[in-house]
Amino acid sequence: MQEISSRYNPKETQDKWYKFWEENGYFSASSNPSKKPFSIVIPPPNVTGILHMGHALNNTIQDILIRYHRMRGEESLWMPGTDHAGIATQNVVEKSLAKEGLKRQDLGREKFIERVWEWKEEYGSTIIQQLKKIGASCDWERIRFTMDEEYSLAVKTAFVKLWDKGLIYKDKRIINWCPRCQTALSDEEAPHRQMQGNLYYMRYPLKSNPRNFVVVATTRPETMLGDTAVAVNPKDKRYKKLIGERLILPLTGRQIEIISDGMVEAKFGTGAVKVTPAHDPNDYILGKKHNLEFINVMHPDGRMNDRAGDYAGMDRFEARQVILEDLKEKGLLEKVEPHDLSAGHCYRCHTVIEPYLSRQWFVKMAPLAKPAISAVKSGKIEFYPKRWTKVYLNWMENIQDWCISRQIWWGHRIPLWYCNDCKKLAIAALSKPSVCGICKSSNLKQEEDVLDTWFSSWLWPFATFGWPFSSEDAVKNSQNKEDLKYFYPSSTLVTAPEIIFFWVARMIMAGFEFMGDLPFRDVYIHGTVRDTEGKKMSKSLGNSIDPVEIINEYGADALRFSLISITAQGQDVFLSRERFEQGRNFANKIWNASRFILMNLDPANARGDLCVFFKKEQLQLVDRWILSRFFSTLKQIDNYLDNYRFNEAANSLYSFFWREFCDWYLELIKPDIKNRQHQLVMYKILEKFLRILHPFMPFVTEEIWHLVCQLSKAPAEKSSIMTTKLPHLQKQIIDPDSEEKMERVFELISTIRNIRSELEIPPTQQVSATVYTAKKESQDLFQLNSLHIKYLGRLERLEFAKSYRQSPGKFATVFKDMHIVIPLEGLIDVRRHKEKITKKMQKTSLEIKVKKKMLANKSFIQRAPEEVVRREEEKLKELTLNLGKLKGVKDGLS
RNA sequence: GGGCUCAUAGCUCAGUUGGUUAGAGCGCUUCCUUGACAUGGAAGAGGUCUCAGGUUCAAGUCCUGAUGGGCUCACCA
Repeated sequence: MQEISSRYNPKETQDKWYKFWEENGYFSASSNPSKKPFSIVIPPPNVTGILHMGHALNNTIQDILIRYHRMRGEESLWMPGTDHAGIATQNVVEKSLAKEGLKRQDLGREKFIERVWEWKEEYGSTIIQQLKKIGASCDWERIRFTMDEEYSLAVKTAFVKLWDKGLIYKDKRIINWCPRCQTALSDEEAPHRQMQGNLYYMRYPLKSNPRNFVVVATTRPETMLGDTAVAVNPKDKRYKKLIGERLILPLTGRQIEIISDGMVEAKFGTGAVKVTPAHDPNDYILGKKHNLEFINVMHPDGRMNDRAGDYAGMDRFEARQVILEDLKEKGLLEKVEPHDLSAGHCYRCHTVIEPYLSRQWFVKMAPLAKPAISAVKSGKIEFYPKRWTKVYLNWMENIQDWCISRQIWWGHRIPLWYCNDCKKLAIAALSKPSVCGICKSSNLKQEEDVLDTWFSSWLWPFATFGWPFSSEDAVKNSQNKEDLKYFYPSSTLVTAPEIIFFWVARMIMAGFEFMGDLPFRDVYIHGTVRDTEGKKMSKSLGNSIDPVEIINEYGADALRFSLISITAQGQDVFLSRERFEQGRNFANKIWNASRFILMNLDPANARGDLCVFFKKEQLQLVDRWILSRFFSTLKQIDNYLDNYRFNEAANSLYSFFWREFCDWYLELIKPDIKNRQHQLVMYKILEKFLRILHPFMPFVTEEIWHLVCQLSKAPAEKSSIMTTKLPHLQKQIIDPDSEEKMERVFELISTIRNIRSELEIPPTQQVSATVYTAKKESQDLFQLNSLHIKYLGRLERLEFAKSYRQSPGKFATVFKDMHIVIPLEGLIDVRRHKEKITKKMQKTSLEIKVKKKMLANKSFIQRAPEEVVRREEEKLKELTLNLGKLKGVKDGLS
């Protein structure tokens, strides 16, 4: 037999097996009516993406589900792809251009887009390669990109359909504007963040009496240049008389009016608020309501414009400082107070958002939200953990119209055409119309803006299948249609909480709108990966652990297993490097246990059907026990995975294999390892365990699978563990009686080991022991298993007797209803031993007291289930017996 | 301000519907290199389950409140 290393070396196996799987087409899936479908669409990572722990967790979960269902015999499709990530990608490419001293405008739109494509070709597959490293079994032949030609058609189609329904409109309003990226953003793309700022109290002189003024408080003094009113609450007595009066706006000399509106909070600041309708969403509302002028004082890049007078050309924050100085100089700055505020930040470049008045395209969301709300309310779509349902519904029920136009170049250009001649109409069409519908002019121009990236991602669950099937290839179309019909709706969506609004909610809306059906049934939201201090792992914080590094150092299986074993119920995951040792050690343990089995297994014994072989009483207790434990575990795994309880599944696999199979079973059978029964059982357990573990640790299981098959010469299984089925759950083998009995044997062994340890008996020294028990059943059990007890307890003799009689000089202890006596004349520290016994007696007495009290309670007897009462009674009996025995032992010592 | 979430061993966390002795990994102590594995084995120490009430025969688990973290949404300038 070939030498097998005593250490599992993941580096030697990972790439080899991944290639093997891919080349054999084990990942591919297509509609197959004879099987049940199972499908997942990957949350497409950005093309600019580099694998981080969040991806590793997200994709490990998906891979476990996919591999598990695949091995359950379901036609399992994991649809992969990447997202063109408009702003993010454009930013990356602009940065690389900047190194050449170029701006995108220097290249022009077309050339720039070409550059982005080039960039994508060169770097865009980095994350895909990394996904392969963690073992992701996606159907790579289907890989999609949200800017693919086919996919673009889906985007345009969706737009035109919404347009035709009247759900798309243009409006001039305050939107979130990123002055750095110079584009509009949706509300979701401009998350609010707490900031330390100031509240500046500024004096606005009254026109009627410039020595008097109204003081307004603001966090953004620079916007004062665009003020067109000051508003107060109509009920505010301080200002009642001043309503309708005019103020002189400092630094500009412009006159503005004092208006009143219920929106103004009298309690905040001074109760008088400056109104800047072009630079604040609330002020915008006031402006509309009171017919105020809208003065935009900023350029799109955040510099002040000509309307800002002397401050024109300054950056908004620079202008703030200068304005404050000027006001101060004029005695118009009353005071400055520290004030915490929250402001929107660009989710791509983190620049402070400017609420900015501009004309943008919007989607009316209320009609789309309707079916998406009821699908979740009715339970057709379920969130795991449940609590996200509320988050989702809350957002959905208060949904705002979606700003979908972006002033960037990289993305799906909005499929709208304007007539340069009559300028009357915008036409939405999949391709350029030949003439204007009104004036018949052919002088048409396409909208410059592109669509929000998420306007393409929300179509992902069906657009990836080729929807709307307008390809010229009829065969391809019909295959696509069939696949979509078969795999849609997908089974489970696995994603992170921060993406619920961006993507999950919108996919649900798009699913109903364009497919007339939900896009997926279950949504599993996993936690955020954090460092041990609770900070979110991110490159910018420098606290991230690179998954690829972990794969190199510990192995992909270790990465997967360690991640999954701490992913409880969608709780956040706190990670430190050491955490991956657990996974590495586990892989190594499996490796060595397999090695041990291979070294000791006679291949002839590996053949045979367990079911046929297993006739109830034929097998020894140990074998019945381990088989029962295996199938109990298997049953649990099914249950755990069906409920997305990944950590519990991982942990029960771990403890079954390590604690029960290795520490107990293999140790127990060592002296009798050539026994035919043991041989078959240990082989079968290993072989079955590998299969159930495979979804979690695909590489090490595949590697061992081949070693095992080689030895057992089972040719049918020679191909790949991936193509096998999960072990069939044989419920009749689950045997609580064996489990309970074996448990008692273990307890006895542990007690003996404990005694040895207490007495500091060297492991090499054999001793003899006598177990006194009045119960015949117990005696039989231990007698039957005395070989095991002797072996693991390192006993040369094990004897049984009925009634215990103290004999000085022997060590005695009480275990359950028994005495265990080890003769060790002269070696016992009587005093210490006595102390131990006393301590034990105290504990027992206390327990007895509690139980007695409990059983004396009439309500307990009346109301608790009979079974519980009986159990307590028995327990009390045992404890009392125990106490008596302990006392006997103690007395015998003196 | 609303909502969600967490508080359990030295650390990081499990603990499904309330019911024997509250678990794991890491860390710690003692012992062991015995032919699967020291990335290992055996034994052990360590917890008033944040606090205060309540429901119940019975609460780590359910309810209310408090305290302290975290997340998220929101138009107090």
